[in-house]
Amino acid sequence: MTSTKRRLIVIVGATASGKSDLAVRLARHYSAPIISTDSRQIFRGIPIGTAQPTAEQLAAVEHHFIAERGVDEPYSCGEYEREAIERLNKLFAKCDTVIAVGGSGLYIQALCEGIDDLPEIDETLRATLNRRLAEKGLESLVEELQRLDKEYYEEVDRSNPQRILRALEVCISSGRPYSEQRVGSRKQRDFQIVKVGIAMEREQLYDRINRRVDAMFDEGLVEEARAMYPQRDCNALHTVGFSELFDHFAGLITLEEARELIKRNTRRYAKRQMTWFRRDAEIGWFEAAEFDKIVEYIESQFG
RNA sequence: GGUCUGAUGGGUGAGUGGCUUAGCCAACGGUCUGCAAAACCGUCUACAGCGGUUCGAAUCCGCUUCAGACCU
Repeated sequence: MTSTKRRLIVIVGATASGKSDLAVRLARHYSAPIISTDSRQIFRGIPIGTAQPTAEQLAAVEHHFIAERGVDEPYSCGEYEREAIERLNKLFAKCDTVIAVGGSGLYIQALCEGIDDLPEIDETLRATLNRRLAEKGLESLVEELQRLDKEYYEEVDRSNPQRILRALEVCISSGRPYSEQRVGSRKQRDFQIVKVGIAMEREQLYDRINRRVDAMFDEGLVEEARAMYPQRDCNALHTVGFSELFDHFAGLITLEEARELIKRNTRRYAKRQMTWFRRDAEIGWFEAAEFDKIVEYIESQFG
């Protein structure tokens, strides 16, 4: 197969920066399908809170990885990488260009560069470790990590439970140090990649975020969240827009407080996204409205 | 015109002479290989102005400015 004809256009940017609209325009321009690189839009039942593409957008352009999973199904960027590459292969069989859009930096990295093949973790192991974390505290896990993987112990953020937990579960389930298996090599993909970032002034971005949250409330976010409340412990629902409303349902905060917290947490999320994307030197940055310049840039990069 | 009260960092709000960078919020910067819209880390040393008292003042005194309340 000719790898030179396969092109993946990756659209990145902060939440609410206008990625979806740009992606749809590009998809039409190139007659290309869209695959999502969003860790939350992949779930069913939460279209409002995760700002999934509208019905019109979904009807106009073929979308993938939107509302494909139940919130109770565990998912990860590793699984995403495998599925996305497989899906891309099918798509490239019938078209040259595919658009990828989404705000999950790690998923984008998994898609473009791949991540190490690490062992599957036994279902109950994480639960066990989580229980230990809750009962004995982080220190206990950190100490064990020091024994099992001195090298990683030295370099991890030892106050981050998630990192400690992950390292430990890999060490335990594989019987080998995590650091040994975490080589971080970049996988060679058989398609070309161009990354386009949407740049937007902070003030304007925050304004769009604030207004979008209000719009979500108008569209029925509260009802959507209420329907998901019974499944609130699912990781898929540890998401801005849902966590806050769950707190409201639990009587911890008022509805208005929840609304303001959702705005604030979305702003913070956007900030983290920008921190992530800023260090990716492969991204070409443009204003969302500069469609012609973007197309020109894409063409120049693909050569 | 007079009396009184108050003036703390972007916001809130303690702190009535000598370890307070109070705390909180917002904001900002960052980390990142399987929970990533997650989790975690870091930054933001102010006390209206001027002078005085004191070994030492956000804290005491005086004046000035500003704000509010009240009295003629």
